Amino acid sequence: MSIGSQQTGLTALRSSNRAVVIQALRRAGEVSRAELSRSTGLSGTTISSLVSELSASGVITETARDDRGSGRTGRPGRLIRLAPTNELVAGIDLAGSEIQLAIADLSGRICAQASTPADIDGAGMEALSRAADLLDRTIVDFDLDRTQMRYVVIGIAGIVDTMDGRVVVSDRMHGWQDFNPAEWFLERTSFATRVENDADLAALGERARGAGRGVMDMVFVKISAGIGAGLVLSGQLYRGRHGAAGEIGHVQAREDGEICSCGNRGCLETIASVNSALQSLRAVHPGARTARDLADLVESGDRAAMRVVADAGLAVGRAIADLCNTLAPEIIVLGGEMTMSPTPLVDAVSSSILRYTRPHIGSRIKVAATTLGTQSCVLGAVELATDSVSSFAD
Amino acid sequence: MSIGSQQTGLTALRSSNRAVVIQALRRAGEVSRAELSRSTGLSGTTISSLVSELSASGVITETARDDRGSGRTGRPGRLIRLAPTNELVAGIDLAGSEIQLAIADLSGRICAQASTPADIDGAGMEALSRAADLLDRTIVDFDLDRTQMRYVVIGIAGIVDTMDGRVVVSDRMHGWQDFNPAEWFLERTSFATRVENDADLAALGERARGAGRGVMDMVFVKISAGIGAGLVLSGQLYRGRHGAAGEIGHVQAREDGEICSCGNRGCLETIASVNSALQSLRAVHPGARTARDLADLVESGDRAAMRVVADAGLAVGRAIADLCNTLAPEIIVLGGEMTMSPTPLVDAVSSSILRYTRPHIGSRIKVAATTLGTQSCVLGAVELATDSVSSFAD
DNA sequence: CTGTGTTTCTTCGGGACCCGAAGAAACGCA
DNA sequence: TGCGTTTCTTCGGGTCCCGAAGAAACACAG
Repeated sequence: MSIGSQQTGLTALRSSNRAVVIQALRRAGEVSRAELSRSTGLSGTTISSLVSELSASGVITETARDDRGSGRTGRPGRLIRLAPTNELVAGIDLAGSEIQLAIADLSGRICAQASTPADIDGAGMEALSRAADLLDRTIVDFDLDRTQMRYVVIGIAGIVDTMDGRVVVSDRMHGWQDFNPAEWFLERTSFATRVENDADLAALGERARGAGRGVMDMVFVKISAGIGAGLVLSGQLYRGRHGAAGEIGHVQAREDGEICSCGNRGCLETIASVNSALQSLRAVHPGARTARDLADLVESGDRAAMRVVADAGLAVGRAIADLCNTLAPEIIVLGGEMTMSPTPLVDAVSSSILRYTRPHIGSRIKVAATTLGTQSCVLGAVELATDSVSSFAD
Repeated sequence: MSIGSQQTGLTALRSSNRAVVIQALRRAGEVSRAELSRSTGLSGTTISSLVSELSASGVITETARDDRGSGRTGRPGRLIRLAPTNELVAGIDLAGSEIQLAIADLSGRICAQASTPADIDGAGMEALSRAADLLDRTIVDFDLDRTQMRYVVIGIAGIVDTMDGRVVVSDRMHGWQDFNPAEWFLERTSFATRVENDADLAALGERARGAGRGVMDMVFVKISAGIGAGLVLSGQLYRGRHGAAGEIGHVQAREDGEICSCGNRGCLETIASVNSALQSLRAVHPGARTARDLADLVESGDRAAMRVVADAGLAVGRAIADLCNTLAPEIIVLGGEMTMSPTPLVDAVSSSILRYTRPHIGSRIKVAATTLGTQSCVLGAVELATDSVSSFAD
């Protein structure tokens, strides 16, 4: 219930309340006006007024009489929900081993999902172009109206400056330094676009629909080819100066470790990423190539594979422990390809956190694996897109 | 310009705007209505109305005609400022080698300052009691009205649960586990009281009046007997779950270091605190007892002393580097007794940060020494007290 | 000294907003 | 069928912010 700092006055208050109602509806799904009044604290009168206004503009619909079983006395309410509007938003995950796409309407309903292989490591432009193709194609395939697309959010493996949308650094997309992918995507597709760090988006996704629902302070750690973190602090995504927060992969984990691509020595990524885990594993299983291979071996009870996962978890937990000491979050959510073997990973991270934090801190921090799997980033992108569009609120 | 989430409606909007005006006045000191209107975005009409209301209730006063030189055409404005109200707040620093006290009125003017030795390490109740005595005495000495005291904020070296005000843990105040000092202080003095972590308060102080003015993301690191951090993220104090954020002193800095009081090994505190620095120094200068001794030696160009400070700075910088990777703040402000030798400390911390972070991150982070010296905590406490009281705003 | 332009601040009226009270509607239950 | 209960709308009142217009105070030019 905060008023945008530029606006002021009565109409701003109205917008603010409108946003509150929409937020409440997104959380609840389907509620009566009376419940809405109770959950927002606004009077029934105001809710009625807002609802009829929003209903007239097509943002919400009145579905049916409330059938919440029987036994409840009193007149049943009429249920309200966000209308399956024509307006669309899209989320794209450009950071994984395949390009993922999800299209949703403003009510949060996913209308379409698609993906395409992304065996184009380092070729950023190629990936971006393929993503645009995929988006175009999917819109046609699912018979959606192209003119209704309002906003696209793209997640990439790299740091994106929050201010000007430029890529500050990306290990994966070579030559993207100072490049503005959002601008390029806008020109290519004509869609308003925003680019964010993939781990940041995944954090948003997990908080909205995954393991971090309702949590105020949470750290999401993605362990895939690289390692990155997304921070939700005081209920909001924390990006840091120039969006550079969460670069946990380059915390030094071993004084005398290998040289990392970043120029330092012993970065966490050189020890605990999926790539380095597979490299270790190949000493015993020369055929192990993918995260899937590793997970299969773990599932079959292979000791070496389990050890590799545990080692990665211990190293990550060691780094996270420092983070826990400093931030004291409520929960750590683990994601990325390494979570194909969730149990040993979570156990290892937990024990490491307990070992390296003060007891009163470590014992209060939950550790959990993603519940959205490889979709946390796309879904987070969709979430952010929906939010951005409906906070302009007409 | 955010509305408190419990209230709603027109009066909430009014309160919100009132708070905006008060905040603007606190920042600006003395401005005309017209300037106020421009800086807040509220219309001149509204400003006029708010000003006359606040003026009637005695919160602000109209001082004089605007004498901002000449050469300016047009009717001069009438200057407004926060009235040197009778209402008082107090800040107390219980974490240092002496107990410090500052009393201010709601306009932010410091009315009285005092301090008393605190050579009572570990005796928490004794310290708290002495602080109450000091407060009582100072009120009398400066001829202040005891009944006008509205709020007291106390900083202690320990973690305070934000919710219930209880001490979660304090290395310094033995037996304070689960104790609620604010309650005790209220009963002893009859003043509404709040207890916070000292580094958190110091961070607020530096941000309001010190090296971090106007900064949105800042990390304050206090290096004294212990080491602690205070985090200001997105412009607001970040406390973490149960207020446990900022426990940087117990990040493991050396795998095979000494056992720390917290039960782990090689904590930063065992390496870089003033106590451990002095211990190292005594190998060469057996007489060195206090931070002052160390600083004097550094000033006289003593190599061993400079080395000790540099070593501490390097270790702290090493730990901060991980924090920079994760949070990407704008500035690191160093405080505590170790900053009696600011230059070698800042240099060491800087070089360590540059060494252990990725270049695009480390090179953008400023490192600075406190500009408030040993007063950052008290002044931060006063700041928080003033804020808390005037946001209730009558 | 007198106009003119400029800036500041107040007054007045209009419009927007939220809320409480009262009433109509829909349901369960006796 | 009547009563209690809950939901939702309507109506009137009060509060709030804003734009326009006007009064006031000053610099400056003639």
